[in-house]
Amino acid sequence: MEKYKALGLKLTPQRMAILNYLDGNKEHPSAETIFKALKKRFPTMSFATVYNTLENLKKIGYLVELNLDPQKKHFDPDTKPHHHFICEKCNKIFDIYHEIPLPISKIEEEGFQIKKTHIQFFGTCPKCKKIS
Amino acid sequence: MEKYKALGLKLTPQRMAILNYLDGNKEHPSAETIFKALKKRFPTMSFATVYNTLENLKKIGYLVELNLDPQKKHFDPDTKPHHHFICEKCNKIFDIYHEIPLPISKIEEEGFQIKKTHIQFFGTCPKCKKIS
DNA sequence: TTACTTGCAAAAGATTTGCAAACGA
DNA sequence: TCGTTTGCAAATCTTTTGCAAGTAA
Repeated sequence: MEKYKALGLKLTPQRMAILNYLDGNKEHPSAETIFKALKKRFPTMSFATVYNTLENLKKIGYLVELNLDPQKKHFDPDTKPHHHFICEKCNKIFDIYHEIPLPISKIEEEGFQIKKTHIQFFGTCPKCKKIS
Repeated sequence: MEKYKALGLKLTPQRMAILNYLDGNKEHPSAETIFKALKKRFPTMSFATVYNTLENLKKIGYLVELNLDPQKKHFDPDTKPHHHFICEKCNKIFDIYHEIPLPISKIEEEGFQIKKTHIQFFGTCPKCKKIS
């Protein structure tokens, strides 16, 4: 909230609702999911506001945009570096918190400057594995 | 080509043009890039055919769909496992061929079944690093 | 010949934008 | 009050789809 104000951004009920919805959320929701969830309590809430707010939150580093699903963007309020597992059966996204050593220096020797790394694991999640 | 026929798919001039365009291509083109490049030689080529063909090529394992750019899909005819570096300045996609050991077994112990992994590196490419 | 493909245009789905009215500071 | 934000609708962009006409085998 303070970060928001520090940027000269106003703290509106809609923004607080979105912040609340995302706080501690491990579901990696899409804009649509967020919109639908909040539409109930804020019947006039519009997509524009959701996208606008998500964009602002991304800018101030409050959330990360995930590019795991070719269909739509997902959002993750957990900004600590971690990786993701995408279940090809149920399409759910899971957090992978293992610290995984990567040969950054080897790649940087080739002239690349690495700011961020992200590992995508694809496969079947524990629940779907049991069912099949 | 044989794979195409083996699937009961016809080898049309459009499909051959797309196969030719992709063969050895390291540019990770998008559907639009492919379409525009081929439109010159095949003025009647349509987006539908490009998407249709890319979908077929994906199914027979001739190419891989890359999900690196939130704006659009990119396609990679190199189906050997490798990773990618995305330059945040010029947005070009580079191949990273290092074999990188990942703690698959640790994650699988948690019940996940991993079929594929892909590492995304974000940062500045050698060329853009020099300029800035 | 015949089933698969193409090309067109329209549709669909996600995201963005313009702008007047509403509102937080 | 004043500048930012909201909500609506329209616009945009990528990708998909329906279907009649065309074509590889």
